[in-house]
Amino acid sequence: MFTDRFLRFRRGVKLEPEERRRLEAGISEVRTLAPRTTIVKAGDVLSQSTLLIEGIMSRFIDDRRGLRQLVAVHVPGDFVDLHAFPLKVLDHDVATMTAATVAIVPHAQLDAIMHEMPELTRKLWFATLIDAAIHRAWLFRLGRLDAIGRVAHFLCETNARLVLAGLSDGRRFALGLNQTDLAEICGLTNVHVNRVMRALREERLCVFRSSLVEILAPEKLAARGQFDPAYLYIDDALAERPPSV
Amino acid sequence: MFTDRFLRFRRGVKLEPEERRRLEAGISEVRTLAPRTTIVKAGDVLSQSTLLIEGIMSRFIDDRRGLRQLVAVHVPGDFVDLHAFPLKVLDHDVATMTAATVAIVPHAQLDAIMHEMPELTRKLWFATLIDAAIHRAWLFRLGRLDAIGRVAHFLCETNARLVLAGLSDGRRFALGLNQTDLAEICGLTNVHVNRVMRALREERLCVFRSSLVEILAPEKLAARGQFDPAYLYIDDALAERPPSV
DNA sequence: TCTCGAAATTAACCTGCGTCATCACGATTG
DNA sequence: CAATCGTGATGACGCAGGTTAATTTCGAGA
Repeated sequence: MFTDRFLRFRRGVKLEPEERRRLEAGISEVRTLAPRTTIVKAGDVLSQSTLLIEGIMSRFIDDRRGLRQLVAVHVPGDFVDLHAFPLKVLDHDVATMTAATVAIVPHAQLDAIMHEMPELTRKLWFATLIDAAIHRAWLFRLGRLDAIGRVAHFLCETNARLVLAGLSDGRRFALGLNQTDLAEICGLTNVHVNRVMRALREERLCVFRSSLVEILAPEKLAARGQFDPAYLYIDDALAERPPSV
Repeated sequence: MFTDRFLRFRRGVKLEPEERRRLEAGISEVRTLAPRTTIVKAGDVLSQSTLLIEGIMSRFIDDRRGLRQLVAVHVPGDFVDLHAFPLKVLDHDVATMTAATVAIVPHAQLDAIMHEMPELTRKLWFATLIDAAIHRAWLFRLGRLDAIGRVAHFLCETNARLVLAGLSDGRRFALGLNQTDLAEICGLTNVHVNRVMRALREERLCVFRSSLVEILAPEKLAARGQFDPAYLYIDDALAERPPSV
């Protein structure tokens, strides 16, 4: 099922089979997208939202000179622009980073769900609030961590999220991003991200080669980035021991 | 009415009189709080949410060494921790900055609303997503602006939000924050915020004295901070000409 | 196997902001 | 009135990270 990974392993919001079926029935179309494709521009009026099935997507704000700040990175299972359902117009752009497969859910379907299934509505609301919690962790990262800490924090977060999606074993994962992308995430330049990667490599914390990440010392990396996964609302059963998928 | 300022002048989510009455009826208590009072700690399990009636509040994350990053500032009319209704546990602390008056809404009331009034539920959801949009603007601010730009952007944002609350005439407002607070918002040190304030004063953009802000050149200040208020979802009628309240 | 373009890497230089220290001012309290 | 405290203001100095510009590596395609 296309929604298999949605809200998987999140604390207190397990989807009932009936709810998952309803959501699945709301999908109007499954589409594949090329890498680096912008699917939503800030200001567009939207009548559908996008559930990410495979690949990596991002949301970002460009400044006046074209410098880009990523405000979110999405992994499979994320309902990328579910917030467009209440908002209708977004304040930022949405794009694929890698090739991606997405499921389209028309807002008319979400409207019906909202009127018929209040508990499922609450879970959808919850999903958008996890994204907000991640925004806050990113604010902490940008406001209070140095360059090495920022990259370490991001890699720990992404690792944890990919573990939930079954796409990391807790140490190795394919990250569809290059060093310039990391720079746009961490508020740095690509040159300095390169220096950071070298430092992480030399300290034997983490290696990054052609968008493949291997975390050599998870605890040390988390400490360096002051990473505490509480904000991801991971199911208690999994918080201790990640799934060996 | 206590909820008068809630969702006021926001695009596409005008509360019906009946909805406002229902929300008002959900208030269990109105309370006054002393300045610098922490009302929620990260990890607390919550069974109520807080609507801010008067005063300034903040949400923040402290790092390991005690350095603080503010992730939100709230003005009257904001439903400060409405996101605790779906989330139940927060990832950050919530506190007053100034003395404040708040209305308490038990989650049992929100639960009832969720089951009875789907359209009001959507508007509550919308309110939490505006906070998320503000988080994203803050990410842009921290990731892509220099010190002067960050402070300018924050002052423009806060001015716009206080205009909506009827607490700024568009040029002057009481900001219940000192320079150290601004530093914790903008990811700077209080020393450097002081340098920034001097620069803004000398460039005749803005003056700040004992938490009173006067914007001398609104357009120039907005340009300096690359401030575009689209993310505040202000009602089109007001976007052009702020209310003269 | 060769070519080409994207990405990674590195060096040299510079600056914005942090750090540390001190001082001034006004409000509050004993 | 003196003492204290919160807040703002300022100077000297150092460094993390930006800027610019080459150079190298590597995978994809011909």
